[in-house]
Parts: sequence; structure tokens; C-alpha cells
Amino acid sequence: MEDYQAVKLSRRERQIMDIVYQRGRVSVADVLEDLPDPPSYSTVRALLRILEEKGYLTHKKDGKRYIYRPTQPRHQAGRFALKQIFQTFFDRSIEKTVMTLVSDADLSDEELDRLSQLIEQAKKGDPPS
Amino acid sequence: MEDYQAVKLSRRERQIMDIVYQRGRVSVADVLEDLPDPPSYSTVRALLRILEEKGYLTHKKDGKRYIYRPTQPRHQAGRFALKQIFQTFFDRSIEKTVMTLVSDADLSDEELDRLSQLIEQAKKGDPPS
DNA sequence: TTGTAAGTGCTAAAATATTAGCATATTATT
DNA sequence: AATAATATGCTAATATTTTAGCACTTACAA
Repeated sequence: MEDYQAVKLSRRERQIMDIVYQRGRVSVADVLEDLPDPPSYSTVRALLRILEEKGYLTHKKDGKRYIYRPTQPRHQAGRFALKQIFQTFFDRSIEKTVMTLVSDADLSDEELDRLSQLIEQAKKGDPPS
Repeated sequence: MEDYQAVKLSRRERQIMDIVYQRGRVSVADVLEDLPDPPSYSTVRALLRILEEKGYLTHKKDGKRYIYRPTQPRHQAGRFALKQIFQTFFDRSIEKTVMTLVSDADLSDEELDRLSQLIEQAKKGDPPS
């Protein structure tokens, strides 16, 4: 399992991976811009290199600079991260988790409708137990 | 904002906080048991002490041993963590997030119904925009 | 071309985090 | 009240993370 396991990453590495996943693709300057308590340019480069060595990122050249992207698809990484949260804070209860999500979000009626539909579909589509 | 900001925690500290939030209250032995690549007993004690110094935990005596608990309520910490994930991996889209949650979960029909109700209630109760 | 601005590669210093171990305290039992 | 078992308090060694800086490269424009 070579997941985006925050469990293996150091503090800075984690911060950087979060930025990478938020932006999709990043230059050194992008990361520097988003990083809290921003360190030096050199530092960011070093971290990106390390993350690449560890297999979390790849880069390609774009003009004279590197553009980094995650090796693992965002969706997959998100799924893993979500599972983690859900286990740690919400007793593995989907209900509790969705409740928190929804109550914090201040959704419009249309959005709520779409959510309902989503759940209906889940009910039809994939009947368990 | 003195949240459960994983952003400030080291790798081990984070792992420990996750365990604490999962179990609610822990002894040193509990933590040691759940920690991946378990270090020594001493180590765990040291980490717990540090987390207490930093304000993330408190302890009280229970017989001869300490029981640690988070200073921040679980619900609040969970909310914060969830928000983070949601921003990082799901474009701030509740729909995407819920979709992932629900499709991974293999819920029973009753559970799906309860979710629907939840959403209906949100619609009535708190009409936005 | 060649100068310059903006990159990268690498290395090693500095700062933090992680760890073990010894000394001391507490509880329960005999 | 002495002992054994199981805690904690503290300190210092070790390992890892984080950082800066110098040497080199590339792209572009004068």
C-alpha cells in the first residue's frame, strides 16, 4: 500500500502534499506562496526533491522550471484521507460525518436536493446486506 | 485558533493524537499498543508529556497511572480535520465528499434512509441563500 | 554570442523530533 | 513495614527534518 499516508510524512512534507493536492500541479514558487511560515526557496526545492525520491511526486520540465504533480490520483488520496478522519473522529459513522459536513456547509436547497438524489441512487444502484 | 492543527504536530505527535481521539482516553500502554512501529514505553511517555505541554492533552491520575485526554472536544477537532480534507481533496465540494463517503461505505437501506432524512431536515431547518 | 535572470543539484550546518535509560515514586500484597 | 510490580520525572544521546548557500544550468533577450 503506497498510499498518501500522512502517517509517513514529516510536517513540512505533509504541508507540501496538501498544497500539491489542492493545486493539482505546482512550481516551487507556488508551494512557497502557500506554505505557512514560508521557508526559503532552497528549502522548498529540497523538500520537493525528497518527496519525489520517496515516490509521492513526479516532475516534468516546463520551460526552465519544474512542475510537480502527485503520483497518486487525487481521488484515491482523498478517499484514504477521508477514511482516516472518519475513523478517528466520527466513530466510523457515515451519518455523523455527513451531518457535520452538511451542517457546516450552509448549502442551498438545490445542493441539498442533489445530495438526496445521490443517496437515492446509492440505494438503487448498489443494494447491500 | 488553538485547534487540532495537524499542521503543527510532528509525525509521532500526530499519530498519538489520532489514537487519543479514537479511544477518547488513553494510558501510556494504550498508546503504545496502537502505535505503528511501536517505540519504547519511555518514548511514548515523553511524547505524551510534550503534547500536554503544548496544550493538546491533559491527564489525571487513575490509580498509579496517568490517563490522558484531549483538551479539545472531539467534535470540534473532527470538524476542523474534515474541513481540511474537504478543501484539500474535494474542491470544497460537499457533494464530492459525501459521494466518496457513501460509495465507499456500502450502507444498508436503513442507513441510506436516515441519511436522506438528515438532509431533508437540513433543508427545512436552516434555509440559506 | 554573450549577459543576465531565474532555474536546478548538491552538500552540509542547524534545529527539531525521537528515543532509551537511570533515578524516583506510587500502589498493592504479603 | 518490606517488597515487588508498575508507574512517572528527567536528561542526554541519536536520528531525522529543515534549512541555507554555493556551484552549475537553461532560456531568453540585447
